[in-house]
Amino acid sequence: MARKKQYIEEEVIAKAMNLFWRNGYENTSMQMLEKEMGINKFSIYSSFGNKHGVFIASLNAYKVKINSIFDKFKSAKNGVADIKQFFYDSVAINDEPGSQKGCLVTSTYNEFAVKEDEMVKAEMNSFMDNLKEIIIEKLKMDGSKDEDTVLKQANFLLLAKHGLAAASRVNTRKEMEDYIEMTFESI
Amino acid sequence: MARKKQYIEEEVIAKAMNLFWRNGYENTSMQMLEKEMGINKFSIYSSFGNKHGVFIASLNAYKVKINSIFDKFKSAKNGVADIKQFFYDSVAINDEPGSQKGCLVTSTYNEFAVKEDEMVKAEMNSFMDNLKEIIIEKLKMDGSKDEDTVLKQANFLLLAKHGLAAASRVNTRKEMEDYIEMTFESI
DNA sequence: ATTCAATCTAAACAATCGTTTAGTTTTAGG
DNA sequence: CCTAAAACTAAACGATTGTTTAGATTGAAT
Repeated sequence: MARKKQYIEEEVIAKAMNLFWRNGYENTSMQMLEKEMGINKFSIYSSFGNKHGVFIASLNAYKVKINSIFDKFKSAKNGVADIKQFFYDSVAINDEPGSQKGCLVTSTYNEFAVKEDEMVKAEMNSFMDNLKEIIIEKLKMDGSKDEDTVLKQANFLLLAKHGLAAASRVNTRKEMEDYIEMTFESI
Repeated sequence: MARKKQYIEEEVIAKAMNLFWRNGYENTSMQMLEKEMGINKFSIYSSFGNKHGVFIASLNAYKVKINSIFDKFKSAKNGVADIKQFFYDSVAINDEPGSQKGCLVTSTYNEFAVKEDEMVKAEMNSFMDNLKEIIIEKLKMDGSKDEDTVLKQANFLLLAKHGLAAASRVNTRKEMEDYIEMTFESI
């Protein structure tokens, strides 16, 4: 009936994701996206609607990317040790070839904190809430902890994870790992 | 000989600082600065050169603003307790009237991590290095700690402070304080 | 082979970015 | 009071933002 697309949406979104991951939303322009994705603006708009659509698709691609770590974390059964392993896995991503520094979710969470974009905010909040629930679940595996302690420790770890992701943009792997070790000394 | 300035540079920079503190560098436009500072673009440029100049002046104003906390921290003589107090003082700033969320230095550190602006980067690095030295000094007051432990703990605390500042944009005061308490349990 | 809708290229859109400039108003010194 | 230099207003600058559109090209179905 008509011409075929000369690109695969998953492939070009993976490249867009890397750009957003490195530069954030506002500091990534359509011109940069055009160059990095390797397709024309028209194609970007016909596939994803607008810049915001490209970003949402990139966030989803990022979630898929980190899904293996997340699944491993969810299905683990050792309690606190699983959380620690999750932290290690999270910083290890940054050293994979082609990876950017930091965490797209955390960066987005920070960048959109002062914006009025309920869609992105809701997405980030659900992600954080989900992570918190898993952490609570693992903490409870140790038994012998009262509810207050569990919640306090969960908040602590969630914030530590947040800080770890933010700092991983500028700190070294070694510093990250030292940080993780000391974080879990108080759990 | 000529007309007098109808504004005080310190006053308008204080307003610019609040804007950068809230929105970051790129997400603050000259138009926003014009409105917030209450003076014309011409006046902004004649006083501070360009947008970058306004930002540098804002960073300096921020340093002055947090100087009282910093001086108190430097001159304290109790060791680890001083660091903890410094953390508490740092989060307390955010609840002062007219204050913005988070920390301008940390936000700037993160935003400029992927930029090529050696001037701002050098300024941020010197700030962080300075903070680290003070932390090391306080840690050594306790005596009985070997050099390696001190450095490891200093890195941990610096990263914790970084994370605390990043998270304070989206977390509550209570969560911050719980986090501080647990952070110092492992020191 | 012809048709026609989908995909491409490339140019242009209005709006905004940071910056400059021309022209008016103010004000202290001679 | 007049002069001249500094500070003001407001408009415009070229470049870039995100977005749209006109026209050429492609390719499966008739």
